[in-house]
Amino acid sequence: MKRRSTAPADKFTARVLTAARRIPPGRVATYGDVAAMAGRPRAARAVGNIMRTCGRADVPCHRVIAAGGRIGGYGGRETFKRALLAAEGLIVSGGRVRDFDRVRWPQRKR
DNA sequence: TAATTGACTTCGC
DNA sequence: GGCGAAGCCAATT
Repeated sequence: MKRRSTAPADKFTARVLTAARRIPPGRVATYGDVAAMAGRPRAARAVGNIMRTCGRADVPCHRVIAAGGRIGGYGGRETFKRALLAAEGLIVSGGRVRDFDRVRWPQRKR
């Protein structure tokens, strides 16, 4: 066994990508949620960076949005992201996802 | 290695 | 409802 106390960033990144991949079509998750799934509920910012650098088609980064159902960003192409979400069957209005609590994954109540 | 940046979140005014 | 500041984390330079 070896260092387990350290927080392997590589692992965290892999976890984030995996979590994003686990998002079923027609659903969306927030950066904070994905970060929480990866094991760092406060790494929402890091998740954003990871998504930006994900460079993987396996990861539907467009399904990951900001908190409150906001589109967040997409390399300056949030409009394109909105279109992708709409193609997933989601309804985006005013830069926010309609029925966000219904399409959110996982559905959790606060 | 250190410092800066950035697709975030939340509270306060 | 809009604006600002603080906190947290990873990637990049």
